[in-house]
Parts: sequence; C-alpha cells; structure tokens
Amino acid sequence: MSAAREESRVPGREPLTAPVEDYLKAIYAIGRGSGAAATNEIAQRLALAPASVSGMVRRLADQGLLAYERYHGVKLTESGRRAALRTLRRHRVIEAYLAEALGYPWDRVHEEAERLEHAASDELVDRMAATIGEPEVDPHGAPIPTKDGSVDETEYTSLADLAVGASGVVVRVADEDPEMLRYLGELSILPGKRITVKSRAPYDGPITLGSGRQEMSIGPALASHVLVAPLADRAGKRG
Amino acid sequence: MSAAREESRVPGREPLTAPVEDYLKAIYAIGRGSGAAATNEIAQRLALAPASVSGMVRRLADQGLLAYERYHGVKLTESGRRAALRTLRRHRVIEAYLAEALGYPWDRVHEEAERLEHAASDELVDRMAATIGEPEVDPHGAPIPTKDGSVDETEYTSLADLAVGASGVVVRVADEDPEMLRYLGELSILPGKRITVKSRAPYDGPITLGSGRQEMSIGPALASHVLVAPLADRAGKRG
DNA sequence: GAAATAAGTTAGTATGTCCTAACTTTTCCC
DNA sequence: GGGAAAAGTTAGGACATACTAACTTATTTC
Repeated sequence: MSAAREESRVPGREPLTAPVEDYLKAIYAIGRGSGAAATNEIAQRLALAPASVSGMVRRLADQGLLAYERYHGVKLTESGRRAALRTLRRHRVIEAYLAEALGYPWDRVHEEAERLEHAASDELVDRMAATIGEPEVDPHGAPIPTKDGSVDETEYTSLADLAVGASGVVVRVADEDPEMLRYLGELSILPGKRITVKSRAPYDGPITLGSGRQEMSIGPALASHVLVAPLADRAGKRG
Repeated sequence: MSAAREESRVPGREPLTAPVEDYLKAIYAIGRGSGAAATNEIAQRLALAPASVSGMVRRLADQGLLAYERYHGVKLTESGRRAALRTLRRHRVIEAYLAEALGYPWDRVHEEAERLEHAASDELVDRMAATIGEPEVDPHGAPIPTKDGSVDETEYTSLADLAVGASGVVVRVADEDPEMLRYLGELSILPGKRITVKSRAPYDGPITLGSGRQEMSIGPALASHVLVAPLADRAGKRG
C-alpha cells in the first residue's frame, strides 16, 4: 500500500475500512453482541448480495474479528465486538452532536453520521462528546457505548407489547427511517414522553395511546419500533 | 454498483471518490486555478508513483474534469475547478469549525479535515459555517471558497521577500506541517500579527523580525511559508 | 544537434470489494 | 426420511486504485 493510503489512516484506532466497520456494526446489531448472525441477514442489512457476505466474513474471520463456521453464520469475537462498539460509539456521539450542537433534526442525523463515523478520529469524537456534556444516549434514545467498550444492553418493552391500561416512558425509537421519525415527531412520540395504552383493536389493529392531554392512534408496525420503560402503576405485559 | 455503494453517496454533490477529490485539490493547488500541473508534481503531492497519476489523470479527463495532453501535464476544466473548490471549501470550513467550536489547536485541524472533507455533506458544512459566523479564512489564514465557487486569489508577499525595514501583517501560513505550525505558534507568528523585518543576514541567512515588543530570528525556509500583507510605511519588496 | 537526463507513459500485476450464475448444504414438511 | 425450499458457498469476473519495471518522449547541456 502507498504512503498516501497510510496517511489516510485514522489515528487513535485500528485502520479498519468503512465496509469492514459496516459489517461489524451489522453483525453486532443482529446478534445484539452475543448471538450469531446469518449470512442472509447481514446481506439484507447492508443491501449486498449474500455471496459478497460469504467472501467478506471469511476475510474478517481470518483477521480474528469473527468466529465463522461455514454454513452456520458468524459471531463476533471479543476483538470484533470491541471494534463494533467503537464504531457504534462514534456513530451515536456524532448523531448526538449533530442534533445538539448543529441543530440537525433527529430524522437526518443518521445518514450524516453513517459517513462521518468512518472518518472521525477518536479525538474528534471525544471532543464532541465533551462539548455537549458526555451524552449517554443518541437522539433516538440509543445508548452510547463508553470509551472502554461497555454499553447498556437493557432490553426494553416495545409499545406493541404494552398491555392495555399500562403506561411507560418512551426510551428509544429503534428505527432510522426519516419518514417514520418525522411522523413520530409530529405525534410527539419522543424519548422521555410518558405514554399510556388506552385500547388496542383486534387482529393487530391500531393502538390508541394517551400522552399528556393528547390522544392518538398508531399501527402495530410503528408501535413495534417504539421502546418504552414500563411504569409500575397498572398492568404488566401483554400475553 | 450495489445499493450499498449508492447509499454511501454524499447528498448535495457529485459522488466523487475521495482519491478523485484529492487529485483535484492537488491539481488546483499546483496550478492555483489557472496553470498546468505536471504529472510528477501531482504524484509528489499525493505521495503516489507517477505511473499511478498517469492512469488516474486519463480517467479524470474522460470524466471531463481535466484537460489532458499526453506528456504535457493537465489543467482543470471549469467543471474540475468547481469540484476542486467545493472540496477546498469543505476542507477549510471544517478546519475553521474544529478550531472555533471544538478547540482544536491549529496544527491538528488539517489532518482531521483531510478525512472529514470527503464524508461531510454540503448541509453539514453550511451548518458549521453558519454556527461559527461564516468565516472567510481557515485557521491558517487560507481563504474559504464561497458556495458559488469564488475564492480570493490574492497573491501575498512571503516574509522571505519582504525588504529590511518593511512591515506587514501576517495573513496566512502556507504550510500544514504540525511541527512548523507549533513552532510559529510559539513565536506567535500568527494570522493578524504585525511584523517588521529588522535585518537579514547574507547568503540566505536568518531574518530578524520585530513583532510588538518581541524580537526573533527565523530561517528563510520558514519565512517563505509566512505570507504577509505589506504595510505602506516604509520600503517595498526585496529585489 | 546529439547524448544524457528528466519526465511521463504503458504493460502487467495486486488488493479490496462487489456482482451473477451455478453449485452445495441445511432446514422444513408431509 | 426424502424431496422441496431456503440458506449459504464457490467460481469467475468487474471496477477503482495502486504498484513496479520497462519503454517513450521531452528537455537540457555541451
């Protein structure tokens, strides 16, 4: 490799390429850190052909980032997990910074962060985090991994699983689709909001919610992306 | 190309690759917008083998970004010049932002900007510029191209060319070497500083400068990177 | 103006990442 | 448990970018 390529390395971390970082992030997201990831699912997340994934996971396994058994999916090694979390930290700090410091709307931070995360040095990310007061979550409520590689992996309840009558505080919206985010924003279903399930139509029908003095109705597909911390004032989970 | 690659395109501008943007910037810098650039000089700036440049330059010419005549160097076309200035604007706005908003020292903004310039959208760059008050120069005093593609191309006098007795205001340091920048910082030779040439030793010897109540001596190699706007209070240029 | 030197090009190769087409293995279902 | 469907792999190729080695063109120098 040339001197120019050497120079393009990002200081403060291993010189993983952007595609490699994307693979690791995807595998982490699928396995939530622990479980195995299927070739097809990786391919779908990254919008690649399954054949391309087969080739790449072999190389990542050779580099010690993945444990790979042919025909049986992959798992992150400890080293792979650390790399994935470093990228995830960069992504989420950048998202938080764009929203806080530069006034980005929450539906557009993801796309920008998706590119910057590969180019930003750890120093930049740390300065961003310090400037906005060491945030613990990104604008969608996703937890930001710490520098030493730990993350809050609490599994929250989806709004689609909250029983009628139960209340909860929205902690996270687990989707980056700008349209969906804008719509939720209009309904003011945002991290921190308190919400009560008023009713639920049968056959996976619309869910009626109360939030403050507002009342609204959303479909289960949307609700499934809204994660809440249930409040212990009434019922528990749905059956 | 795959959907993933499509997605990685930066919105708000042509999807030029990072290497292509680097070539255009280098060619612009060599030709200062107008003149021709030699293959070898491009290669040296980018730390590439001349043969690699021959290949790339042909492709850029095919794309209409360069005018290329075999064995006779290249020139930017109007379209190439515009692309170069867009990248230069991104680079310099980012440098200014890193220094202003994130407290980066002036000797480290270049390296970070060198990577971010390829990943940042025009929207991000515009928000950065707006946030720090639409700067006109970067931390080294280099002019920031405007969105519509114009730049201040004033040619300033180098400190090495300023006559004994003449004064000037430092407008720019035309080098990105961190060590050099730190040294100049220690001497407090910074954009905006007023400086007088007190004496000049023969045979390209050290130049003695006065700045405020300070007096110091620098070599001509260093002085040649310090650009000044001469003040009309005493002598003119050195012959 | 011809030889020496400098500058630039082509040819052939490598690397990383992607693709499609064809094949193999695993899983599912009756 | 055997065949269909789903999942995954290999083979072979493309593309962008880089390299080295060998060659060609341009420039300098006497």
